[in-house]
Amino acid sequence: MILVIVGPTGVGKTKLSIFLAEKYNAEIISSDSVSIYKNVNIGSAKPSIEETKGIKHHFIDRCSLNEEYSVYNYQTEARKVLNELIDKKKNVVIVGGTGLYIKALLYDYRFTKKTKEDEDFSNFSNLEIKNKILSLDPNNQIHVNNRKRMIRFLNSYEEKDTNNNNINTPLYDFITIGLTTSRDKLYEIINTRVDNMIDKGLLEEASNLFNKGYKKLDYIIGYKELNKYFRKEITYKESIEEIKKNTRKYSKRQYTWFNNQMKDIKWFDTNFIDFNKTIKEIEDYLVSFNIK
RNA sequence: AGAGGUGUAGUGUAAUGGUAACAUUCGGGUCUCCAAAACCUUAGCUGGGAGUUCGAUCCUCUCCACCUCUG
Repeated sequence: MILVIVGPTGVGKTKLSIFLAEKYNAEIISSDSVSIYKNVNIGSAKPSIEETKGIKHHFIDRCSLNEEYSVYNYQTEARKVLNELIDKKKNVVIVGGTGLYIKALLYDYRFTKKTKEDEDFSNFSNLEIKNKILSLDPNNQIHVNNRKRMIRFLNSYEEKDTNNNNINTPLYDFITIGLTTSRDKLYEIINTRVDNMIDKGLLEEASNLFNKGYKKLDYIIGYKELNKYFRKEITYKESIEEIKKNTRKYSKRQYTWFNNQMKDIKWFDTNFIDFNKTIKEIEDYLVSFNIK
């Protein structure tokens, strides 16, 4: 049995996944592009050792912050782990907020294999790059301003898999559960969660990592804003507000992804006062699939 | 209470006696490897009233709100 748990940040996915993994004697595969890195513990809201209740968690602390790790690596490794667990007839709970990682793992999503060095486009304007693309692919839809995507396209064009039209075809049998809540409630939770992270020592954690100079941190919410504070670009208070704001925006994008890129999600409202009620609803739902 | 100043989008700021702008927030969206990323996009404003004027956000008066100083 493969159970997939999705939803925006802060709704209680981790808690639910551990409960269900314990109940169904499953191992957990995390689909989170940040907690896959070591040392970003508080800011990525990783479960503590006590919280994991001894359940095997894959892809948490998988690599170090100076390693390059992409969705392609994740897809390769996570499928391997997943296949092994299936062979062992082990139940699996896949949980995470990174939609692309989940989709790449479970659907027929194909990435191109790198065979040559990346070309340098720094001397080209966005429009010039776009025109290059159009000469190869007249119907290309990548927006002119999306330089990163355009360059990525050109650097992978030759190896492109032309049969890659199956990104919505699932490769496994799985049940997808979404946890959600009202927008207002979610924003409230995000705001207090950031404050809690600070209480738990996020500032110190971020400061230690900042001093080691990991570039990756400038891409991670909670660290990139504090880095700006450490560089004296903004005040401490401003950095906290930015963390909250960026987390809210992130959660919004997660909704967009899960609503539009993944089908067949059964959504449940999180009951924050009595989480057991949420769990009960989900258990009842799973019974309808003969999962007990 | 008196004197002065300021009122433009949720916020921060432009501009003009003739179609009110930029950033940002909010909302919506895109997605084949930095995805907690990158990018796109809808909407929204001249404090209220009166006057001058063909036409006022701009000039005048008044009310209201806020700020500073004096008491």
